[in-house]
Amino acid sequence: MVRMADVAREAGVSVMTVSNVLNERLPVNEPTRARVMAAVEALGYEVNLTARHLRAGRTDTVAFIVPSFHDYFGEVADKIAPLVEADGRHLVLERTSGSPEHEMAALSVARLQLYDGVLLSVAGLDRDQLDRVRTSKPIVLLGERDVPDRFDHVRLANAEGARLATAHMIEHGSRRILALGCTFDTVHMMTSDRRIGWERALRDAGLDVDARYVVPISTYTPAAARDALLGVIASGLPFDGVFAVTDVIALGAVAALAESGLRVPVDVQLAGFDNLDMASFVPPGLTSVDANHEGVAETAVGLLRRQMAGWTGPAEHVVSPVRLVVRGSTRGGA
Amino acid sequence: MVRMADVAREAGVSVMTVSNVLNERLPVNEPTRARVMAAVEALGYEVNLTARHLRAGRTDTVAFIVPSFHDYFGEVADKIAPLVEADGRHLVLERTSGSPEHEMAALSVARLQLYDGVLLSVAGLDRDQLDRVRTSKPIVLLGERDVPDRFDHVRLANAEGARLATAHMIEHGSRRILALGCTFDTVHMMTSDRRIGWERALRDAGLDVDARYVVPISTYTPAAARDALLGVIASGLPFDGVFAVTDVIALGAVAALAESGLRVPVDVQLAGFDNLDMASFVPPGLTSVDANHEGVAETAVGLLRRQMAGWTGPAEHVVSPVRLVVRGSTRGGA
DNA sequence: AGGAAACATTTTATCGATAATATGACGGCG
DNA sequence: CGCCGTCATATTATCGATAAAATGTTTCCT
Repeated sequence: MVRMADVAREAGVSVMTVSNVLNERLPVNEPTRARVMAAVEALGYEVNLTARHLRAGRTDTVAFIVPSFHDYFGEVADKIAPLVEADGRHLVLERTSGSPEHEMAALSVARLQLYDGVLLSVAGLDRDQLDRVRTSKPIVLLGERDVPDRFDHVRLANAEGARLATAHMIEHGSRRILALGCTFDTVHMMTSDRRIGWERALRDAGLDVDARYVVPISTYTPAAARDALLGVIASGLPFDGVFAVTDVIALGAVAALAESGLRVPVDVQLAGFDNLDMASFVPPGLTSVDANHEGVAETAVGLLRRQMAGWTGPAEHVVSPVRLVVRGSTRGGA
Repeated sequence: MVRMADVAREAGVSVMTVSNVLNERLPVNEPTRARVMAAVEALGYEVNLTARHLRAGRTDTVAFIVPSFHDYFGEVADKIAPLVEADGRHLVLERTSGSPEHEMAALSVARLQLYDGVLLSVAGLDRDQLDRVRTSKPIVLLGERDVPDRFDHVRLANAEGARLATAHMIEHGSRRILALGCTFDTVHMMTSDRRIGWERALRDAGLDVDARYVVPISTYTPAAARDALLGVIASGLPFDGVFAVTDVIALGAVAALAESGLRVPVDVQLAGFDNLDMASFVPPGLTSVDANHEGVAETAVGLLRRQMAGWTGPAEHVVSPVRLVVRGSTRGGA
């Protein structure tokens, strides 16, 4: 391992001069600078980031902590990365599996030290647990759960998105619309907020809200969604529309409908949420609530940047607006 | 910031005793141990991982460096994470955008210091560039490019997978099969290796290899794939099968075929590569070459683990076997 | 009872950098 | 010609932990 001291010896200067050359902190005379650079080249020296971090208290790294690496979070992470890199910092992803323990561990003093700032996609922690986190590290929370006021937070207009999607299907003739993957939870979370929007659309149209049309699923995978919807079909419960709580769930629904010989959108209209990349490509094109990943990424990184720059004003709670992207899976589409 | 020294003072012992209690390195008498633990609790002490890293030379962290966070790499990362965590280490993901510069930077001395080991999914670097990397850090390379012998490397049986998929479509009646997203590159890379398998299947069946049936695409996105295939259709080039170089490409193909009124698998059979989660759910079910993500993850982590344990024997070059998963997009399927 | 072995705890040195301060050389000015 | 300010570089202290060696205490055996 080549250390700064080795470079200093080779160049016949002190360690601080090497440091000053490399970090451009104090000015260094050109001939000296050149000698140092030559020594750096000759020895192939590179700074020890750990030592720098320990001394300087800065890592130039931001962490994005997600429940899982794929689908939604992978897409958002790809939007966040360039924004973080634009400030000359690195982005790393860590995974929690969505478990409260892992999320809490990620927010532990020990782990937070490793980063200049943290973006956390909250899936498992509730408001009370988050309130126990005491830290002055820049942190921005993302996700649909309730969080303490003192944290910057970015969430989506869940109910409004669900309402838009459901109202759109009603407008085009659906009368019995499933809320696939939704729940009746009372705390704020994605699955219940979106159910509320679904209810609102039904009520606005003067339709009944029937609890049997809220179909929970065991895990948030297409496979579980497919099974759940096949169960509904087998039960004989009549329906002519499906609002899927996410596009991943909608993908399972697409499969179940296709297997059952139900035509989309003729027999059943289908809409999802998130507008993942795949939504445009799964035939006949998946109508979906666009959550504006890019905008969410910009907002979240902006808030984090503000904190890292030393801002200490009140936290902000942003609700990112949504819009409906109509495609072939509903009758308003092409 | 609470330091070990604060805990030591609180407990009336030396710093080393605190360290010994927390790391269980040297034995500590029970009463002392209890006092230390009480002080740790009282002050809410947590170790400074950076200081530990600097001194102990170990981070307990493994990095998986990928071209992008979504689709294939997200899915593989989710398989790798539990394996790394099983050894008590953390996994972090970093992104290179597939550019050689970023990949080289990730392999720089400075960045490698941050991890106990690195899994790198090579997309941009060629053999010569990789050969310039000089390090003793545990590194395992993944991906379909050629790499220097001295690196552990896991790749897929690309040609064989493509051959299986193509042969399967031939067996079920296709005679003019596009190689969508393939290339005629001469160096080993995914797009050319898979083209070779496609060619082999055609030759084995006594069919012509027509260069017009190899359709390159500008970027590896479904959108570009869709456009490319629409272009082929517009050109009037007759075809009755599509081998898509990846499932992501196949998804674009599905969209293009649906838009053009071509029925899958009646008019055109379609097969992809990677067997992503979505493959089972995109109607009519996507026939795909299963690359055994789980197995690749296990092999790669196994090799890395071996290196981290001190192994210095010759590097291993594993070609992970593949198998064809037949679904509704080809005529052998359900 | 004397001495060595066994054990618990502390001391010292170090990982590799950077912030803050000190030193020394040189030029300008009265 | 001598004093002082300016600029370049060097010294010192420190970030927070751990490895290795040193110290001190107890135990046990003959």
